[in-house]
Amino acid sequence: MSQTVDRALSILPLLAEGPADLGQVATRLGVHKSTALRLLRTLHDHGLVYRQQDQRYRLGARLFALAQEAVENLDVREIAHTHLVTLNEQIGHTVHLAVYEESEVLYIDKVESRYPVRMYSRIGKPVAITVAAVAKLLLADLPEHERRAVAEKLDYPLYTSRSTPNAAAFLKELATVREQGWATDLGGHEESINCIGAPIRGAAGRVVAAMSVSAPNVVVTAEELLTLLPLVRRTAEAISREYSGSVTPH
Amino acid sequence: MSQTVDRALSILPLLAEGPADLGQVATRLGVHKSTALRLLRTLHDHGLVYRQQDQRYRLGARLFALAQEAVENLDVREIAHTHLVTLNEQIGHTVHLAVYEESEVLYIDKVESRYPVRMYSRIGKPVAITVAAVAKLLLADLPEHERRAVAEKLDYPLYTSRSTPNAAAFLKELATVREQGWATDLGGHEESINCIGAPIRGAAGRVVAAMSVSAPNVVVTAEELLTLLPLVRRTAEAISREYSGSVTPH
DNA sequence: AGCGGGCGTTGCACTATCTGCAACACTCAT
DNA sequence: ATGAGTGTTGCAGATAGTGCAACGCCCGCT
Repeated sequence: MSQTVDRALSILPLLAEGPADLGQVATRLGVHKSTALRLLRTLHDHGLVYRQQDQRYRLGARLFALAQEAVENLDVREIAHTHLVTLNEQIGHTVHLAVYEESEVLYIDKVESRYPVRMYSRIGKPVAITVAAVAKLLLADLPEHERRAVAEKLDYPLYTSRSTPNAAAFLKELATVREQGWATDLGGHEESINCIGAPIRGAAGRVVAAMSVSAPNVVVTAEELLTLLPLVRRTAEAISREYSGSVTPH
Repeated sequence: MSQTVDRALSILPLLAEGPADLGQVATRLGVHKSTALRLLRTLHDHGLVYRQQDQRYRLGARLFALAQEAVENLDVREIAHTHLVTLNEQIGHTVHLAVYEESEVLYIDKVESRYPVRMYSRIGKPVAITVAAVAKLLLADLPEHERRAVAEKLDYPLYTSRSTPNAAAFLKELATVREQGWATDLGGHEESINCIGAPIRGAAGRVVAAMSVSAPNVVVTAEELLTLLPLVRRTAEAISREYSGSVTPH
């Protein structure tokens, strides 16, 4: 692995916490100021880092543009989008699409609820992996040893009293999800919000993405939400069919 | 500037165009395969690059997370958001917030129209700088020589017959915008879409961001849209006041 | 089966490239 | 004015990155 590049890239998460000046960057990297300066300059030339008026460094614009182009190149997303919009038009609630990548689950698309209540989630944001319905679906399909390895490594924050408390409970839940082919999150992340989700499968039958519908208690009860399950599953299957049949070489 | 880091970072835009394998990356960088491999590995370790099943490399997940955190650290955005939502509730059309950074204008927030017609724009996406109302507002406030320099460097794509055709026309338009304190884009980007925008100013009176309201012809005519101008300007001023008064050291 | 091309990977010797230092420039605050 | 704090530059030394060549592997071809 390349030391110089390694150091340079370590600057990015550091700046993600907030702006920092040259000295701070150098100290946190454990290198001399002049070294940090050169690295920052290089990052700057590539637009990944921006220097504000007070001379402090911040993450830069091209980072957005890159993340942007990256998300647009995901073909599942492209195929799924119209289906998600259609579903949203039918049921009105927030619809999410997520993928698994390197021990993280992240939203790659979202269609907002038509009800005034909005959820705090954003495309690109890592998902609450131990409780979200989409996370359960994606992890449930991993090969057993990998699933175990990931489950052991995770933290299990108690967002609410119904959050998944530990690895054992999580693995049990994943087994259920794997079995039944759908998943829920009933107030496990936010007390008053329930989700139901279904997997999207590629040609080989592997789960390549997952979608979910979320709604707050005040709009529909968990039971009412569950009645939408067949519709959600049908949508997921429609996306799966289109994705599997797609000509895109993979 | 650091050569190694420079090379590594050059890989990112390259991958933004689409997945590529080791050989392609090496060729386009003009380095030996083994060198490209090490760079890619380093990028991979930092999550900026992801290796898909077919071994090809793609932009990775952490890129989203970084862009995400970066955008959340922009305090204008945080302050503006509730105002934008309120405005959207009053008038229903799409509301955008944008900033200027290193010769680019980019959207940092967006509230979707309540009408079925959606616009193609995304947070993080660079704006059509020669025509967008927000771009005019942000550029109009640059010091004269910089404004000139930027205007000369730009391309002037003719999206429609009403697009800004060249630097001279653009500079003239900027002068008008600067004078009147608001801006429009009447079908300059997409034939059927009009926008009106207003500047958001910091404590020193400099324009730090710009907001706009966009609506398609089929919903409201340009004249009708212009009647909303006072409301938009009041919103921008409210944001400016809150931003200027904010305790955040800048 | 056997063969050959394509691609990713590894170890190594060489030196180009990065590093830390120390001195300098600049801006503020006292 | 003076000094502390911060960012910047040039340079000599040596670390760390480079290209090479050889290897292993997978696939398709005959």
